[in-house]
Amino acid sequence: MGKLLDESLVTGLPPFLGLQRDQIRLILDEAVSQRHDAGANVFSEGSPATQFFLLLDGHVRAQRTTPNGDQVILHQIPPGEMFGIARAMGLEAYPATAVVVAESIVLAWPMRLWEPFMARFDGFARNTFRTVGARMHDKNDRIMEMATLAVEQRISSALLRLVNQSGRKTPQGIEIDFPITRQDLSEMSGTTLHTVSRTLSAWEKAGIVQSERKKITVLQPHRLVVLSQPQG
DNA sequence: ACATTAATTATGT
DNA sequence: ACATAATTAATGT
Repeated sequence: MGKLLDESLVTGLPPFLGLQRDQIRLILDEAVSQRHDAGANVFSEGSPATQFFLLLDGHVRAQRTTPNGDQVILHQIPPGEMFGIARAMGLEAYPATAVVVAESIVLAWPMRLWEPFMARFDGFARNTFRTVGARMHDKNDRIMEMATLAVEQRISSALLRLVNQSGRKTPQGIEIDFPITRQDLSEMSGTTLHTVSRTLSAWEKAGIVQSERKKITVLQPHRLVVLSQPQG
């Protein structure tokens, strides 16, 4: 691990678009790569934000635990995204826990490089604003959904978000390309795993989705879109 | 309209 | 065999 990172790992990724080759080289020379097994925490809620990260491969999610022990999934992180960027929000500690969902490869930088990177590499800075902006937009949508939509609409919205973010085309439809349980979906849509189970069963009978353990394939996305709307 | 409780079954190591 | 996931029905708010 560590030193021998190839530029090709990273050249196509948003944070590095518009950067010169030698700039990418400089950035990569400061990074260390880490492998994490599913179930591991890359960092934990409340601990000092000493590093920021780029997910190269696998899947990570940001989640928080409420005082009563309930978990809430705040954000899904697909490959190519930066995470643990607490400094971008002026925070000294990570606001959430980063849980590895599928075995992952990440690049990590010491947080002391955050300001220098932002100042020196405008592509990096632009992407950070874009990432933060996109997440804010996403959160706005979710607040609206939680406040106004019925459960079936929230579940379909959550599932559609995953399709757009982490969908992989298969012969039959679009599969969520990381392991996902009913419990997970319930934590994303503010309901219970039972309701998610019942809902998915109904959708499966209707031919909208197809699912196995920890795996969901959407066969007819357009019907989900209809279900995610208040009228349908 | 949805959560909770509980019992039952399926699936992966 | 054991733990984790998923289903299903009954009951509660």
